Amino acid sequence: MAFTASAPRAFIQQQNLVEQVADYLTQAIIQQHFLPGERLSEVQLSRDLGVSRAPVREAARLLESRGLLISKPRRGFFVRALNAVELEDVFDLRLCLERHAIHRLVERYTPEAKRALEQQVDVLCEAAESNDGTRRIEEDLQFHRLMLHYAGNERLLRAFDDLTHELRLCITLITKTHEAPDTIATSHFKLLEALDSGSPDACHEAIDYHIGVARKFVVKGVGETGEHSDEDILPR
Amino acid sequence: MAFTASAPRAFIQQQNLVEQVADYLTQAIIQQHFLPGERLSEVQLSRDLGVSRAPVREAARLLESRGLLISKPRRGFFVRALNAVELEDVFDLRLCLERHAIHRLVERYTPEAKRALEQQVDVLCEAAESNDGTRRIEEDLQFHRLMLHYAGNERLLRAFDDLTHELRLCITLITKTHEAPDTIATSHFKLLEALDSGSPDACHEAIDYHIGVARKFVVKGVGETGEHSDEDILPR
DNA sequence: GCTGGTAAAACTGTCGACAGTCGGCAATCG
DNA sequence: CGATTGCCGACTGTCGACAGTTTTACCAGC
Repeated sequence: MAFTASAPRAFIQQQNLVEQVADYLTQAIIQQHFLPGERLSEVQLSRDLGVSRAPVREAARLLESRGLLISKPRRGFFVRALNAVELEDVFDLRLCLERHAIHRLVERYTPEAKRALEQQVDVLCEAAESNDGTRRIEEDLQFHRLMLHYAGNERLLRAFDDLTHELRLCITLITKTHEAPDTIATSHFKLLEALDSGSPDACHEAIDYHIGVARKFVVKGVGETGEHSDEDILPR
Repeated sequence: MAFTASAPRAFIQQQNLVEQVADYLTQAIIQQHFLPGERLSEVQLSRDLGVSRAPVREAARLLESRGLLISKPRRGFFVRALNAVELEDVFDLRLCLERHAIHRLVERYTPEAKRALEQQVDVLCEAAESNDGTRRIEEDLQFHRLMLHYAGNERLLRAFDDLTHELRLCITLITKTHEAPDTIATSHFKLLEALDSGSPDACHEAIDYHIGVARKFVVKGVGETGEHSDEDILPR
C-alpha cells in the first residue's frame, strides 16, 4: 500500500511564512551566502525578508533541528560549521543507514522498485552531463532516497533525510570540482547490478564502494580548502 | 581528548521557558497525561502554564522535530500516535544504529569504555530491582547511549537520541508489565562479554539478540493493548 | 428525525512592542 | 602602560493583540 504516495517532494504550495523563510535560509546557507560560523540576526533577517521575527525564529529552530544552524542561548543563531571529524561521522552514519537499507531492499526487490531506481539513474545520468551542480546532487540524493524508501522503513528514510541536510551543507560547499559524469553513472549502475544479483554480500560491497568514493571525494575537498581545522563550531 | 566532558547532561540551570515547556510537554506525553492523537491547544497550554503562546509554539516545534508531536497547518499540534508498523520501523532503525555502533566499538574498546559500561550495568541492575519503571528505562537507555558514545561517532549518537524520544513514547506506554530484573542483567552482560571477546560476529549476535528481546517485548505489549491498529496518525 | 446551510466561537498565523541580558567600549585606577 | 569597572548599544526572550481560517453550534427546511 501507499505506493502512489511514494517519494513525496512537497508539491503543496507552502503558504506559511515559516517554510518560506526556512527555504530561503537553507538556500542561502548552501549557496554560501552566509558563511559557516556567521551569526544571523533575527531583526536583520526579518527586515530583509519583510516579515516579523516570529516566523524567522521558528524557521531558525527548524534549521537547528536539521543541523544547519546552532543556537546559543541569548546569543542567537549561527551557521553550522563542520570540521573534518564531523564530516567523517556524517559519512559513517550514511554508510550505516544505507548498508541496512540495501540489505532490506535486496530482500524485497520488487519490479516496481527496480523500475523506479533504473529510471532515476537515467535521470541522474542526464543531470550529470549538465552543468547544474545543484541538480546533479539533488538527483543523486533522490536515487538514494528511493533506495531507502523501497527498503520499506519510513523511519530509516527520515533519518537519512535528516542527514541529507548536513550532506548538502558540505557537498555543495565543496563540489566545484565535479565528479566525472561516467563515474557517477557506473557507480550507480553497480548498485543496480548488485541488487539484481540478489546477493546481500554483493550489495554490501557495492554500497561500501559507492559511499567510499563519495566520502573520499568530499573529504579530499575539505582537505584542499583547509578550513575548519580541528575546533568544533566556530561561535566562541 | 574531551573525555572529561563526556556524556554531558546540561548542568546549567535552564531558565528559558521554551525548554521548561518542552520538558513539561514531554513528561505529560510520556506519562499519558495527553493521549495519543489528542489535540493540543496553544492558548489552553499557555493559560495553564502561565506563559505566552510564543514559548509554547517553539517548544511544540521542538517536540515535533523529535517526533513526539505532529503539526497540521492551521490545525495545530497533535500528540504522535505510533502504529505497529511504525513501531517495527523504530526498532529496525535502532538495530541498524546499534549494530554499526558495536562494530565500531569493538575495534576501539578502551579500558575506560569497558569500565564505564560495566559501571553503568551495575547502576542498571540496581535500578532494575527498584519499582521505578521510568528510572529503569532511563538507565537502560543510558547504557546504550554510552555504547554509542564510545563508538566514537557523535552524529551516530545524535541519531540514536532522536530515536530515543520515540522509543520512550511507546516503551513507557507499554511497560507496566515489567521485564524481569535478571533478564535485563544477563541481557546486558552478554553485550559486555561479546565486547570482551573482541569478536565482531559475537557482538553482532549479541546486539541482535538484545534488541530482538526488547522489540518482542514492546511489540507484544502493543498487540495486547490492541490500540493503534493500522491507520497512521490519528488526527482527523 | 435528519440534512443542509449559516453564523458565532475558537484557534492559529503573524505582528509590533517591552524588558532583561550580553558584548563591546571607554574611562578610571593601580 | 595595563587591568578593571561601569556604561551604552544591540539583541534575544517574552508578551499581548489583530486578522484570517477552521470548527462547532444552531436553526430552517425536507
